[in-house]
Amino acid sequence: MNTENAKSQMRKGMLEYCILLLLHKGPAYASDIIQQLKEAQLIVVEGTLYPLLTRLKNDRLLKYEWQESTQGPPRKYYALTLDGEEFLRHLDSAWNELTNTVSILRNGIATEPTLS
Amino acid sequence: MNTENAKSQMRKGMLEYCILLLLHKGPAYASDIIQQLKEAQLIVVEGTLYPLLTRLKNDRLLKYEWQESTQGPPRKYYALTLDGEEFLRHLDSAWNELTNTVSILRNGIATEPTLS
DNA sequence: AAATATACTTTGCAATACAAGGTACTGAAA
DNA sequence: TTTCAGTACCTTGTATTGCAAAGTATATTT
Repeated sequence: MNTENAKSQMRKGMLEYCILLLLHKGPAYASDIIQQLKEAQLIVVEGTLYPLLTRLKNDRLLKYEWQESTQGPPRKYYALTLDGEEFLRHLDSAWNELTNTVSILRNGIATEPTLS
Repeated sequence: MNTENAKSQMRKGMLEYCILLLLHKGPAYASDIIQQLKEAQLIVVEGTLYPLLTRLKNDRLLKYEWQESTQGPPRKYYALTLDGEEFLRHLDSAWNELTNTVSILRNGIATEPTLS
């Protein structure tokens, strides 16, 4: 059992939430998303992201538009659909419940959340 | 895409953390754990818990002792090993990073964490 | 003895993160 | 023109894990 695997498992499901959160602020294409997640301390690779974006699109939570780039091939800019916005609110609730659960279970643990 | 599945995915990995958090407070057997998790708003079923406990034991993060019950068959009381305590601290860090990531991405989202 | 309750276990399936490798388009250098 | 490098998108195979469902074993009650 290594820590990396545990962290990877922890991120399951969270990643979907994080991507919807990110796209809620505005459209972005894959490299954009990877970069912004990295700035939020979440490392994601292409092989994870592309299938996820495709799945969310097929589920009508995301839509995309092709847009030309001044440097390189055209890009798929993804954005939330109305269904996606609604689904995001459900995930907000689920996230709140989870953090609530952890804070209940953490009682007695001497570990404060770090701020950096 | 249904919300239940998304929530289930979100819990992946979290569950391991929650169980270690819980056992950090003291030994417990399976039904205990399910009950305490339910009180912390996390529904878990036997088919999920038992294989997880076995895995954590095989990884030397948990140990157990048989203990007689006044009512029914004997129970396996699980407790953290020293390795388990150390691993829990790693998971604390991972959890802190995740909540930090989400709070960064949530900027601009008009959803406050609920307190109940 | 049979039935019920409690506790532990196993099997099979679906979902998903990830590594690794591949395709396609663009523009610049040789 | 051809070649190369950079950017962007996509696919395949694997391991892990939550869960439903069914099974096994022990103890108590009827």
